[in-house]
Amino acid sequence: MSEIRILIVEDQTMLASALATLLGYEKDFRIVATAENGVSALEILAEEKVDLVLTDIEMPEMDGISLTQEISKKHPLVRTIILTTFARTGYLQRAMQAGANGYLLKDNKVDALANIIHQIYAGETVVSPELAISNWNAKDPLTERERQILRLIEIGEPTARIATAINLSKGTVRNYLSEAISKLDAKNRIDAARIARKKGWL
Amino acid sequence: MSEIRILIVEDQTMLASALATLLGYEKDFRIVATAENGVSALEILAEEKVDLVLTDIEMPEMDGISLTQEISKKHPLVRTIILTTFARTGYLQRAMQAGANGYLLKDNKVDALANIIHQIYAGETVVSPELAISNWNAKDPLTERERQILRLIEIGEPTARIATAINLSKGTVRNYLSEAISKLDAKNRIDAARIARKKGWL
DNA sequence: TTACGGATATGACAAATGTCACCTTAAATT
DNA sequence: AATTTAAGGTGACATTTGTCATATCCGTAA
Repeated sequence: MSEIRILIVEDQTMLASALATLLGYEKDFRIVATAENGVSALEILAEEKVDLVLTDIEMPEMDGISLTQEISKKHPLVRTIILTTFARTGYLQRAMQAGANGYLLKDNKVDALANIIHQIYAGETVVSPELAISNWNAKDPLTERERQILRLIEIGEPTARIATAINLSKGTVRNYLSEAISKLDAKNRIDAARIARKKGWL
Repeated sequence: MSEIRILIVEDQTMLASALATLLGYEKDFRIVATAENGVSALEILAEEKVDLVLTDIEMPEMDGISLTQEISKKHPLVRTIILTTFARTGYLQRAMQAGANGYLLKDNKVDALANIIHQIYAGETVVSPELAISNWNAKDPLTERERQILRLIEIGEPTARIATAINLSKGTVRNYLSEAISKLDAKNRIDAARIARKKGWL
């Protein structure tokens, strides 16, 4: 049986190196490389043969979900496993839609990982049970515009600057915000951004 | 030479288990236990002999800085190493004041950890170089009231509710916010909360 | 005692925010 | 061709937010 060639994408160096070392002990695993964001991961994928990518979600430059999308497009044979802290339904849905083969929480022992990697390499889809349950209850009610604006709200941009940034009138931006606030049942724009973020919709 | 008895406090199970395994390979380290927050860490400290605690900062129940304070008080001989993602000067300062013997970023390879643990066990104080540099330049300009209010702003509370919550008049709350915004050179309350959070002042 | 500084409050004003009803334009649907 | 729908815009209005000058109360230093 041939070895499984694995690429680890994780911006927290300590975890990345620990995973590389520990998974490297498995006889049939070969850690090809570790990358600290999606962009460098894609560079490696273009050059090296990789069977399976283990990736975090929240990373600088390019996040794990966009990476998964790119992999589905450019390297359809490569399996992708999302490994994240966040049990957010929004993330899970987007990850699966992007073509992920597994979605695991960092809330598991490393030991469990090796087995799961084998399962997924064999063609199964694995989702952390914590998520499988609370899965299809609430889905993202926001439009792309609303999400876009909330992302700017989060970093403290006032209406006027948001309007300029995305080429809309101030009034329209306020209309979208008003909609978002009402959809999310929030107290104000800050609350709306917070709620959306917590659900994994941003 | 006797072994160094280590307690790992980290809420991200995957990293905790990985560290436990990897550090456990060192001949003179003995991983006594892993805890997932400060409270259970203190319980273990009360029962087991521990020489050194390796702790995260952001955890549920009791954070790593409060834990460090408690350890300094109740177990003054135990060394404490903070291990965190955040290169925030505010965290560093508070950690050192709480009596930490080391402050490391999760941005290092695991290999480096073993050496540093030896150094710290030998009595040295170790701070990640990334932090040592940009250290004493900016210190928290906020008053306790301002911090308190910014923490409520973060979760989307409007002025009126904040005023009720902390027994001040609406006007006073707005005055404190105005002060905070100006001190932090922020665009508005959201921006102020964001900046303060990023610096580790909340 | 008096003076000073800190914490809190008030009022006034401008600017930003939240809500709503209604308008325009350009697809997409029938 | 007529109609619906989606995306964006406008104007009006009430509320909230941000700024500032000024005031009160209290404890402490001179």
